[in-house]
Amino acid sequence: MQNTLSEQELIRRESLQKLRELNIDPYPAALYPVSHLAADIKTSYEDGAEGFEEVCLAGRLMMRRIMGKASFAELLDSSGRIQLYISRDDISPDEDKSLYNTVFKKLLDIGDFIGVKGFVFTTRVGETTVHVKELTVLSKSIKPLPIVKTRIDEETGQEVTYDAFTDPELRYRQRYLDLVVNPNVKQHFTIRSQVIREMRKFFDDRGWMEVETPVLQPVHGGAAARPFTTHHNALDMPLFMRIANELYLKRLIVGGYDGVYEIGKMFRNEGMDRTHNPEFTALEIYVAYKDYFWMMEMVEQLINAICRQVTGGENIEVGGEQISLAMPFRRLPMLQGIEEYAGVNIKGMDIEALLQVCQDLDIEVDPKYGKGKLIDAIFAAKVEPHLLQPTYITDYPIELSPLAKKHRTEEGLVERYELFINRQEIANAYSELNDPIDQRERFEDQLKLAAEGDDEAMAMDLDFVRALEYGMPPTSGLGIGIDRLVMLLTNQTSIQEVIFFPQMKKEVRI
RNA sequence: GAUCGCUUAGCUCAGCUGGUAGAGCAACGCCCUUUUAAGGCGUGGGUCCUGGGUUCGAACCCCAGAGCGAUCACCA
Repeated sequence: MQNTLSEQELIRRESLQKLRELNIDPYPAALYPVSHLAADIKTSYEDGAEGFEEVCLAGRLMMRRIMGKASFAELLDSSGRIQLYISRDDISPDEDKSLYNTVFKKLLDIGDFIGVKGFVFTTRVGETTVHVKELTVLSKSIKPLPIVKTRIDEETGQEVTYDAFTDPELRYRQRYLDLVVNPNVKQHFTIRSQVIREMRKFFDDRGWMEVETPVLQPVHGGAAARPFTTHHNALDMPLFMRIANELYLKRLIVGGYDGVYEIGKMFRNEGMDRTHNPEFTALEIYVAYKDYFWMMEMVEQLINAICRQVTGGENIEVGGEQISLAMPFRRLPMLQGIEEYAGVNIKGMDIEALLQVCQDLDIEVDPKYGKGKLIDAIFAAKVEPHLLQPTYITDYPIELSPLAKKHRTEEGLVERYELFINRQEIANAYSELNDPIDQRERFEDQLKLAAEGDDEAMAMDLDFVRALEYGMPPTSGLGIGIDRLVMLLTNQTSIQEVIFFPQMKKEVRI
């Protein structure tokens, strides 16, 4: 807390005290019987309509226009703003006019929560308005809100915003203010919620079960990333915050479930930027007796359904470009993509040849890279930038995919795809590796990489191998980054815009 | 992690070659019963991000640091 209060904060504290002196509790305990939301009144009220003779609303007082014995004000509730008409003799019908003259005009401030009862009418100017008969203080605000005003420009018809609250640091650190003051921000989070709801419905309708698996794991596996580490005191053992939940979900398939999915937080101790937050939300789903071709059809149905639910159509606009999410999505094997966009056929090349290709194409790589990472580097540099429209990139190098099944016909590749939309990876799926001996060898290869200094290599998970030894049916698995999908559907370029409280450095002084 | 940029009133921002800080909105006071970023008149409000330095004098120049943003690298 700052030890010096601003003039405005001092004034609000004085107002708080004066309310108490008038026997008005600025923080009353009793429930307030809200009957209507601002948005519902604005959409359904017409002049003379029935059912609006007595309404009761609550929210923040956002603006006052005082004109002597009558005033207009704006109330902001969870649905939006509505205008209030408050006249002195209506809310203070007796001799004592202090509720209007003192409480409303002097002691209330922008940001205070109030409750109003009254009837709805339309003003001369055509604004749907609540004529207030009763005013109640519900909660006093003692810190001034940023004031954002908007006006419709008469010439252009465009909405003009004044004093917008735009500083990203303040918006993210004090998201509550961002939400109060910038109405569009709520829209991103509404869509986020819809996306997740639609996803659950899609899976539940097909009979797959939502499950929960450990966030604290003794062995971190299922992805290539650096974990957060922690320590359990009673067990005196190190634990890792999960970077993925893949290996636990597959254990459940071993246990006999046909389909399991989890939507939850993953944690990766890596860099942060406009597409990375240390904790992010992922969907993972595993379905028995399926393969990655089946999973391509499932994913395009899922994404298409979510898009239609959220936007009402199959097309989205991202950064000024049109993207069609109509089915089916294009399928492009990775090596074929490299041939198409980089003009090189790298099939069967060894490390030397791949290094030469990188040099020829002016792609910077670490000389310690193995085959897989070299191919990935070429792909990222030459193919990814072209993947605006939804595209399944299929058949990845085996070195990059220690949990995916070997390709049924192609040597050195696995049955894996990544779905790219707007040049970003949105989904990642395999025909899951269920051969326990192959899996053990793949882990051993990862251990070698770790020994060579790859700090993202996977650790051996002996219990997972043991589970596979008991037998896992052929299974297809999928992961989708929810935050990225929401960014796509809300046309946002920063992950911070779709996460309520993005990670930030410690605030120096509050 | 690297490079560049930003940080001034509650909010959005001015502030010239260094001369002792300003506007609009918000706040406070007065006027005003259907207004529309209401209007009119008046008043107050500042750790100029922090810490050093140069100078008679620093919001401004120099050094160090912090936070945020953009680009790049790694990753979803």
